[in-house]
Amino acid sequence: MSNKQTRVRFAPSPTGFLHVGGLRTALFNFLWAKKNKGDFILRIEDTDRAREIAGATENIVATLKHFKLDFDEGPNLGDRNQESGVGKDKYGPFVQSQRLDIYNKHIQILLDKGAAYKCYCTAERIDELKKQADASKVPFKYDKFCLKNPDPSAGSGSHNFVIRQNIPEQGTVEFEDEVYGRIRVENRTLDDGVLIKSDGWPVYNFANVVDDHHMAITHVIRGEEFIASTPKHIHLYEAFGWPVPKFVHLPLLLSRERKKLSKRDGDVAVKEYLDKGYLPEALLNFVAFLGWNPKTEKEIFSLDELIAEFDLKKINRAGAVFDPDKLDWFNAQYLRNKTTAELVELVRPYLPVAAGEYPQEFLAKIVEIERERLKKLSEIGERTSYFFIEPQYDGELLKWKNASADELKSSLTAAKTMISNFKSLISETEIEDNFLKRIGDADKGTMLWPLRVALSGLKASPGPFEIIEAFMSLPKGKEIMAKRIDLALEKLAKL
RNA sequence: GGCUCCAUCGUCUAAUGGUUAGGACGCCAGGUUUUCAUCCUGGUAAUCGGGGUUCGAUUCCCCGUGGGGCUGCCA
Repeated sequence: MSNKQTRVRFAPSPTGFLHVGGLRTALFNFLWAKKNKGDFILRIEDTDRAREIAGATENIVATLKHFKLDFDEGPNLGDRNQESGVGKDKYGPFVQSQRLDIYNKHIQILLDKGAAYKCYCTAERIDELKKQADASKVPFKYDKFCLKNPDPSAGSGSHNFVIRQNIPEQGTVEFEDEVYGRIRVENRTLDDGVLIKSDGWPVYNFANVVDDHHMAITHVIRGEEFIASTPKHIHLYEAFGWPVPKFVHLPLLLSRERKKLSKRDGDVAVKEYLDKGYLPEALLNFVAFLGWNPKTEKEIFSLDELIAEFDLKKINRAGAVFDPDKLDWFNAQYLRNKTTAELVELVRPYLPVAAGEYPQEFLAKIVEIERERLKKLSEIGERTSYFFIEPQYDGELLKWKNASADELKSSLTAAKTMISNFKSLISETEIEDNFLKRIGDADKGTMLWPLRVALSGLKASPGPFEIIEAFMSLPKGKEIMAKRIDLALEKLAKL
């Protein structure tokens, strides 16, 4: 039994829709929390007011909820489960813009200790410094001018200054990353970065440390891009005299070009995938396998199974390319395991017509036909439009190998007669039996190919028996089929 | 440029100081079949390079090369 409750946080900034990288980070945090019966906390890092996008927080919260990555503590948006918000008073609020007083109090501590200092340098002076550094090919570092020459206007209450972190010029910082192992950096390579902006708001590097400490975070699980700033965070923890949490940096999610996945790559918003008809379970399963692997050959994992299997030690170090083909495969797997009723509901918004006008039975048949062929829900529309709308096609398509037009016509006519004699609710097997009996030793294609084309108008489609079965569940199904066969006969006559 | 991280099929990855380097996705071929999909069978394809250590290295070490991240009053 651990003597300390595991507490992790997912800390996105509300600058847009949750993207797949964020989803993976959230998932890993969630898994680790649940694995250890600890708490998963959502914290909104909204200290950059310029980049904030209205509604982004709501989107993040709604998306996490959709994926069942329920947080135990987080921003209070009204409909949260209060019972699970234990400790909220103790640790919250969970939105940084509501914690400004906390940051103010703590920056003063740093100022008093000399671990931070006010800087009155103008942007022009900083630019000049950077230009010089560039010209002489040395890395830019703020020269601590304001530390050495405190400005006489200090304390005037004006906010035309920033507060910088006073990083020692000698020595090294090091930490043990749970994934990457020991990382050691020399202090002289670290810049005296800004902690408090001239508008009085903290930057990430500062707020992050203060919050992680006050929220009693035990494991900081975040993307690898933060490794470089971790040494600065350590200096801050040490300046405050606070214990340092464990760091767990996750390998980056990469685009096809092997660059950090970003909005520029398009298709990174989780919402986009959901809209296209990827199932949350599939997305989660897929993303779980990016940078992590249970070391067995099993690939399909429910959220509960992921919790059971998850282990920090199994996280990889190399970046992982996001492969849409593999996502499609995962999604197809999950689609197949849905019940017919579930699938009908899932597919409803993607049908080409108002599905409410059609009997449930008919929709169920269609969904059964498509379940093995679907990669994502959004495909259902174009795949099944012929069920709802009379298909347009070239009569040439009716031709089968070297069967003559007369042969095709007579087989279509025969098919039409057979269908007209079918009783409603006839099964696919029965339909097939009837046809096979009728065809006998003759070539099946001569009968079945033109029939299938007549009904679907497609070069490639499900088999005619399945299509007929579906139509037979429609009150006017027989009429529709008869009409389509007549149309095909007309087309054949014109060839 | 500086700091730092990484390196097994195209992609996600497994494995070991000794294996025919395994699986999955994709792709290709064959089978089933009225077309498509499914399904079945088979196939293609990888240890970045060079040095060490060792009886033996893909695995451990070093150097190189390549790639990524950071280098913001973004997170």
